[in-house]
Amino acid sequence: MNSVKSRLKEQVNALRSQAIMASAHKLLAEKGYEAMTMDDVAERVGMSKASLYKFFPSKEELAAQAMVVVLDEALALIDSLRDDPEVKAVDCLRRLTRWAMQTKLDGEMPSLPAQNSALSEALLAHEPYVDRLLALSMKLGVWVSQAQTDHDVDPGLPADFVLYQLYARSCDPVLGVMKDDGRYSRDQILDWMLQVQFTGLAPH
Amino acid sequence: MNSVKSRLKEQVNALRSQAIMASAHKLLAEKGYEAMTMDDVAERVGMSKASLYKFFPSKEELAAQAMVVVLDEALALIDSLRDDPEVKAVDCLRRLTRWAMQTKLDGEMPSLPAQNSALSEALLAHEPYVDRLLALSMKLGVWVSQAQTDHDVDPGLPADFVLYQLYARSCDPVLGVMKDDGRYSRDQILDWMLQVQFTGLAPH
DNA sequence: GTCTATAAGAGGATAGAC
DNA sequence: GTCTATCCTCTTATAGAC
Repeated sequence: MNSVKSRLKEQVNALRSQAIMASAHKLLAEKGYEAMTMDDVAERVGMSKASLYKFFPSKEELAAQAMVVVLDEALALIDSLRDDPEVKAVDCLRRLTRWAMQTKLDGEMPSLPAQNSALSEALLAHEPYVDRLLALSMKLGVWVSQAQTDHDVDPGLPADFVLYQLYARSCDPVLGVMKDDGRYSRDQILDWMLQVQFTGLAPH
Repeated sequence: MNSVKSRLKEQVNALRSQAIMASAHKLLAEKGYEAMTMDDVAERVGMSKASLYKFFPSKEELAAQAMVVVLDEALALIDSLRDDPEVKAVDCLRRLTRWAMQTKLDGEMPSLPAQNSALSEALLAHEPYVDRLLALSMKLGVWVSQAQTDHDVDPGLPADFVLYQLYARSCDPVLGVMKDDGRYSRDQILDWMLQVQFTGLAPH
């Protein structure tokens, strides 16, 4: 009897938690980590700031978990692409990069400060985050090597460098500027970005 | 007699001003606008924070003037390149992009928040900054058009998009990560970045 | 768990003495 | 112009009543 009540409570709390996460996720994408305040999150989710802290112990934890959500989506996409052995490695990289940039354009990619921040340290100490980041880099690394073997990516480039290039596209400021311009469709922007990434500004 | 004294004073103040500017410039490159505090600047330049405000009315003004310095350097480089009509437009773009990325790698490129910031508004209201930004875009726009006519840059890409791509390279996070890695020389990193920008990840 | 109220501290900017 | 000592606001986080 008591256990029925408590299970219900747990579910309600899980929903609360998810609602907070959703609001934070969106705000992190819209304003970025530093500009987002816990008051913003509280207001959007519709509860007091003190209550937020019953679910998430800190702003950093909120950001880390938002990144975990996105990284899990990326890992899921990777696994779905790996099921089809017909697709070339470079096309897998292309699709994942497109997905990341699309997420950014749709306002669903959290933007966190890269360096020189207290957050960076907290992230590196956050096991769930680090685990997923390593898993992602591992799997992408395999594709990069394969694409280089296939001569679809220049084998002269260090694999790390290629990986960083792909990660960097998901926070490329060009995306925001082109979107704000308003003259171009989302797909058109993505096509151009991918074209430049893989074949450069030069005609192909 | 009084005028001799006052001219000397002016020169001393000009030097003070430049010293402040130099410290701020370096800090803006190291930590970025948000992480840099006026206390940081005061400490590095070796004077009290209150004294800073006798020379610069606000943190925003400090950032705007730092950008003006960099933009002036870019404009000077452009004019020196324009003196040689032998050089193709795309090579001018390449050289300017290389200079910008090199400046970033050397820790001399101020990094300001791009969007969603009180600073953005202040910058757009800052005439010296806007003037130079427009002049820069104008001159680069000519090169971009010429490079497209020469078929060195894909004529199917909007000129604005190409311009944004070049601007974005000067704050590309890949630069910092590759530098921190420590295994690669500055010139090697720049070569790879330019290769990807103009001919893509694919072999050429 | 929810709230109101508040602590604690950072950081931009200024007052006022010299 | 230079300093020390503050002011003031914003923001993270918590105390304590219900």
